[in-house]
Amino acid sequence: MLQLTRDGEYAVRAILHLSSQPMGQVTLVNEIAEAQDVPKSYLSKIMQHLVKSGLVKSRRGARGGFILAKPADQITLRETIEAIEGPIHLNVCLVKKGECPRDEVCPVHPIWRDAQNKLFEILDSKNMAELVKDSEKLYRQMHKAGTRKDKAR
Amino acid sequence: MLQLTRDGEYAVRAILHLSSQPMGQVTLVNEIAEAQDVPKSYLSKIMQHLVKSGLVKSRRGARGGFILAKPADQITLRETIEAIEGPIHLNVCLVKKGECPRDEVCPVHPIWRDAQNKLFEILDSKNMAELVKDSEKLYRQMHKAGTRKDKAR
DNA sequence: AGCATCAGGACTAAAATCATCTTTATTGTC
DNA sequence: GACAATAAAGATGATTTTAGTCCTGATGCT
Repeated sequence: MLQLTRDGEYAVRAILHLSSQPMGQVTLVNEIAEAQDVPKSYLSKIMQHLVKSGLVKSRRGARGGFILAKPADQITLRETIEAIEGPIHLNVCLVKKGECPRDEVCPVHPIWRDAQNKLFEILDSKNMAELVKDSEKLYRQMHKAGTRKDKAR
Repeated sequence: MLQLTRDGEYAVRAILHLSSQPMGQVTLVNEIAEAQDVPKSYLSKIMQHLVKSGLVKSRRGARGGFILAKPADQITLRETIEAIEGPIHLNVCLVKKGECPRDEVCPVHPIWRDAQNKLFEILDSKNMAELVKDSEKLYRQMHKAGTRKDKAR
């Protein structure tokens, strides 16, 4: 449907949450699920997937949890989404050359390629560390706006 | 899956085909289906949908068929796709304000908005008449390349 | 040993996808 | 003006994906 799945969205939230944690801190699924509004049992499957794809490491048992496999400033949205959903292809014809037998004469093909490249560019434009900073900024702004609501005119 | 559906792709092919026809010419589903490599009975439902959304007009009975409801240079890819799939929303959070309760503090929200605007820009950048011209150009180039293959160096 | 926590599979309901088959409406022809 | 030819419109269906839940097992701390 040309729309990010819940899996992708939840993965992004989880990675973002882990990125906001202090270095070396492992985090429980439960904590991520509650903080990020994701069904716990569903998230746990997504976390497993993220571990398999190498973006996250896990530790079992008491004092276990999840932790990023590399620094937050080396992870992008695109990477996170593709870890869960597989490579992004806006149209089947972009999967691989020759996937669409008409692509040599299809005037729409270059448009999709263009659109996809732009999407990649945007999804790669900020890393998770930067997004966490953005989030903190947004939070501070919201808080400020809230306490000063009475001053609005 | 963040990918255009077959419905969308087939609709684009159909509109492109109709756009390549002489003004005032009605075209049979059968002809479109064969020329554009789309299952006939499937395409016929997509054509119905396109009629309902007002992009195409139909005439039944003998000598019936389909015809664009407006000139090809006033139709874009985005319009065609949205006629079939409904409005494009790259992420649920873009459906409407407040759809995602977290969007006020979500640092990813502006990224998706950005990506979606860029996609709209690209899908609106060429109209169907221009795409038909592109297609003819591509066809000529391919043909030329074919006949002069021996001259390549 | 016992508890906390992740791993993995089985299961499910609902929706989307990708199609085919049947019915209904229109029109040209006789 | 009846009727057959033609084509749209609608009904139906199989398969896959989505979006979850739940339970059992494995593993590591304390």
